[in-house]
Amino acid sequence: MSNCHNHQHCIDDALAAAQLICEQQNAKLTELRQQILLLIWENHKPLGAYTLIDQLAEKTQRRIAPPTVYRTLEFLLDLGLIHRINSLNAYIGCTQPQMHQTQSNEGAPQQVIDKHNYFLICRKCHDTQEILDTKLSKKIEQVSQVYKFLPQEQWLEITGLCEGCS
Amino acid sequence: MSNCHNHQHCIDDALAAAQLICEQQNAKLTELRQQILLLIWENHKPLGAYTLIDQLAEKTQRRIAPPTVYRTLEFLLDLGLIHRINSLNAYIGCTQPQMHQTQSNEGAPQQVIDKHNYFLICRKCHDTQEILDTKLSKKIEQVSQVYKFLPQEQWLEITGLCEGCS
DNA sequence: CGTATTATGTTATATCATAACACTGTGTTT
DNA sequence: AAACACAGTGTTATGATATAACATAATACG
Repeated sequence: MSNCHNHQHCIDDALAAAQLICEQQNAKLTELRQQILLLIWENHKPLGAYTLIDQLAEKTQRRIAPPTVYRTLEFLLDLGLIHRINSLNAYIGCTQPQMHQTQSNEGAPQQVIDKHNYFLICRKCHDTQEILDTKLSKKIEQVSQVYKFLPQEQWLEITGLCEGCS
Repeated sequence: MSNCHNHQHCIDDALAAAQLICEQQNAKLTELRQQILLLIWENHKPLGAYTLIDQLAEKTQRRIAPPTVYRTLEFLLDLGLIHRINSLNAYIGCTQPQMHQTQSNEGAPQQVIDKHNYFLICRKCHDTQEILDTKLSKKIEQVSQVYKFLPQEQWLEITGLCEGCS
């Protein structure tokens, strides 16, 4: 939340972006999927799957089972609308979903996309900030090349103290 | 294993380094801890906690319970002798444990060390290569500074295809 | 020796995730 | 409209990973 002054604005933007991307990708943003994405954005920090179930139950009086959330999360992950924070087993909204899309070039040989998940995670307040830094990406790509490695997905998770907490 | 021609040599080195570091840190490398570390190095790829239990049971006819492995893993992690691969819930030997130690300067204010865990993980053969690259570390540090973030531990996990598999 | 401390054992349970199969709704073909 | 295919969701059961809490054993140390 630290650098998101108008929080409602974040949420609205995120949902609008999701709408758009779903249309582009010919995917359906069903009510459930919207609800989950909304919850993730409302919390604005990494959220576990079971927390999502609980919060959804509170909000809508219906409790979905684990496979249902996980399917929904997978859908959102695939579209690049959320990220998984591996060190927390948790999920967070993606601030730049456009950047994380799979460019499916119709019939072209299924291009494997190198997804980036770079985060600064505060141990105290749990504020989690997505890093978007082209030079860093380039550097990592370079290093991969040195090792003759073909990257398909990357996670960089830095835990520590954010500005406010240090 | 790709770039470890003499595998036995790796193992011996790792155990010797462990001995040394334990002495330096005034920590006890008990039989159990040695056995677990040895198993990790013999496999030479990321290993889950329960796999370790199974393998240890096969080798020594005694089956330790989960809390016991996890405690042992924690010990080895703290000393920087192994790393955790978050995207796999698995553990792997550290190739440069000297680099990953906490410098406890006797009485000095407990210095928080910024541990690095950088890996290239092949999706096909599961060969997992530790990256040691000062420039990359510096770059990541720089980026953290831009965000006014104080890093305490970092994980970079790149999945994809290694040289042999691509 | 007795006591404190560290290491390990034991039991139970929390937490995270998926397999397998059933049902429902929507759009399409005929 | 009936028949069908398919995507989305529901349901039950279970697998996989990890930890809490307390008991016992081994070791260090005054």
